[in-house]
Amino acid sequence: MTSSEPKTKSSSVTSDDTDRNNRKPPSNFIRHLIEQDLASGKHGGRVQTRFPPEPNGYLHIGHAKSICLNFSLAEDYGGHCNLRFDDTNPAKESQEFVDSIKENISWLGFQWHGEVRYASNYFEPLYQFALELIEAGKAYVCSLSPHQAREHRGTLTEPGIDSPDRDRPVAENRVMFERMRQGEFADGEYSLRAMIDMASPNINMRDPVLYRIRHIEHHQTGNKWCIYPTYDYTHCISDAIENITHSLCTLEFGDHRPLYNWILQSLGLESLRQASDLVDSDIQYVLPEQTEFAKLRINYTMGGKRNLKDMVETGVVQGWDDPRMNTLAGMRRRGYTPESIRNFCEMAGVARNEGVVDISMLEHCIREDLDRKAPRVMCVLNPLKVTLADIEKGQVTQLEMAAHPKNEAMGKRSVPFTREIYIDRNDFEEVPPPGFKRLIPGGEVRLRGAYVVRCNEVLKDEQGKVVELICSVDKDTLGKRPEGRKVKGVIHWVSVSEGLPVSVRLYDRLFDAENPEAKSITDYRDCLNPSSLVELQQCIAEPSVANTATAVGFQFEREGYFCIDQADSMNERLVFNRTITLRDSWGTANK
RNA sequence: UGGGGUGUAGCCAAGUGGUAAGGCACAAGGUUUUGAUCCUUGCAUGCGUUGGUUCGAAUCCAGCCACCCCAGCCA
Repeated sequence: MTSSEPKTKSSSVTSDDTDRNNRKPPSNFIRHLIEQDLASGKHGGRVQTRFPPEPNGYLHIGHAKSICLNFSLAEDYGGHCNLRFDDTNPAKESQEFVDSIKENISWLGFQWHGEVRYASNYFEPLYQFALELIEAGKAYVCSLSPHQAREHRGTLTEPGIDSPDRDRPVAENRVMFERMRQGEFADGEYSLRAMIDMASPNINMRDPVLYRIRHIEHHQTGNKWCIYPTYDYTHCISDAIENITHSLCTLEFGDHRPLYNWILQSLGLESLRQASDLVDSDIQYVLPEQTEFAKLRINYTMGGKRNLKDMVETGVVQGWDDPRMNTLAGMRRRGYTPESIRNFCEMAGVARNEGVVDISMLEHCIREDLDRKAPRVMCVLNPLKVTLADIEKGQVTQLEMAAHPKNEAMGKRSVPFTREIYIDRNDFEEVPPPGFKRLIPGGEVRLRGAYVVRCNEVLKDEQGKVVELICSVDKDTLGKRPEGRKVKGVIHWVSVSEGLPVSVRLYDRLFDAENPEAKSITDYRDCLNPSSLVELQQCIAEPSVANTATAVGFQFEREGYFCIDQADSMNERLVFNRTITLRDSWGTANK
């Protein structure tokens, strides 16, 4: 995978940037909130956001929504967006994921503010703050095992009961917590808990665990620590340290907001300010506020990280970057452009309603972007040989064709025309259905960019399979209409001798079911689309594809948008991935 | 049956008391040497539901219904 820096955008996308700048982003409740806060001067007029992934997997399209939201908001309101790895659970995390996440964000075209942050950067201040909570009588070391703690927690409808260690004296808590850090205890033997309310109707407030013991190496801090802070404890303080103003997260964290606020208020504004990036500044220091929005869900896909991981590990797909995966790595390999994904996220919107976006919206976005950017080229997917009887053997004529029908700036290409060519088998029918306007016996069709031809003879093998067509050429139709008749059909073609043999992978949606993760489906494997990948080895492309290999993608005329698979394209043979088909009113009308 | 959320067209989504934006999808026309693109037109007498307040309600109030999330020392 080659990396693409956000700074070095190709010049061909300048018009997109203009479009982007001219387009007013759709209004949503978070923008309203920020505008209100800006108007009231709540955060000293600042907007500071952050994207806080846990490095425990690859980023997918759902993350893209959060990335676009956080980075765009910061940009639009003159603020900054940090990248912060929420790396508090080393058992599940790794450097591999850190690297891929950074790469994906850059590829999307976003630039985080300053250095990459890690929650693990704050382990020491986090520890000191825990000591403060202990001193304030707001946290205690608990000896309950995870199992016992669960029993003490109560249920959704019944209150929990206090830990026997809730009354442990402050001095003892301090010593015990220090001993936890020193590694004197085994995993799970003790934990540090906030002292809130075991009878709270909000289970997150029933003395949540702040620190747990894990004798395990961390990808950033090595073996320096054997106690690790939990998400709830870490996230709010990390936000406070980084002076985040608007801490955006998904809906399921709504129940955690009271805890987020409890921790920050318990520590106090001044104490947090002392640890924050703003400690030496006169900028007004204000506590961050959490706001929740609905996750992005798309039908015919799975969003769960667990399931994505499972697909990779059990070989359902060929890796995190399999072009059928809705990971950013997979979509990139499939041929999705950053602009199309960003536009999609904007189009789908931000709200608190848990909707499911139709995948056709995503498909629309990539078609729209590629229609503008992709040079046109011809490639025959299922070759059928055609001999043009009135063209001389061995003669090669270079026909000049536009690279793009509407954008002359994209230039021209030479397409060799010869006596023997290939057309697609689907473009010929002996017994055509009503409305068919391609080639039929005795009928005429336009060869795209070339002549009108007539099919005079159909050659078959012993099994009755059509193996070759003999056609005549109307030589007075190059660049002009035929005299006295109309020829409606236009088909694509490639020279037999000059064409380039290539492989083409036709990708389709991975699942047949609208929601592969629905409760009614016991195993997502039961609704896999058996033809999500069809590999064609016998395709023939016009030779110019070899010189244009740097293009974002190609349109194979009348077929769809394709990109070169960088991983599998050997020098002697190119492999193309189909990003998306063209819209096809003929195909859909005939189903 | 505790707590937290959400209900506007097939889907996403604006709307914040003055008479239902926009996009996707779909349908019908037009242009076209891609059955593509592009253009034009159509697509909610009604905003989960029942009442109430008001000259006026998707917007305010009350009740009801449906769906989602929470009992990790995961995030």
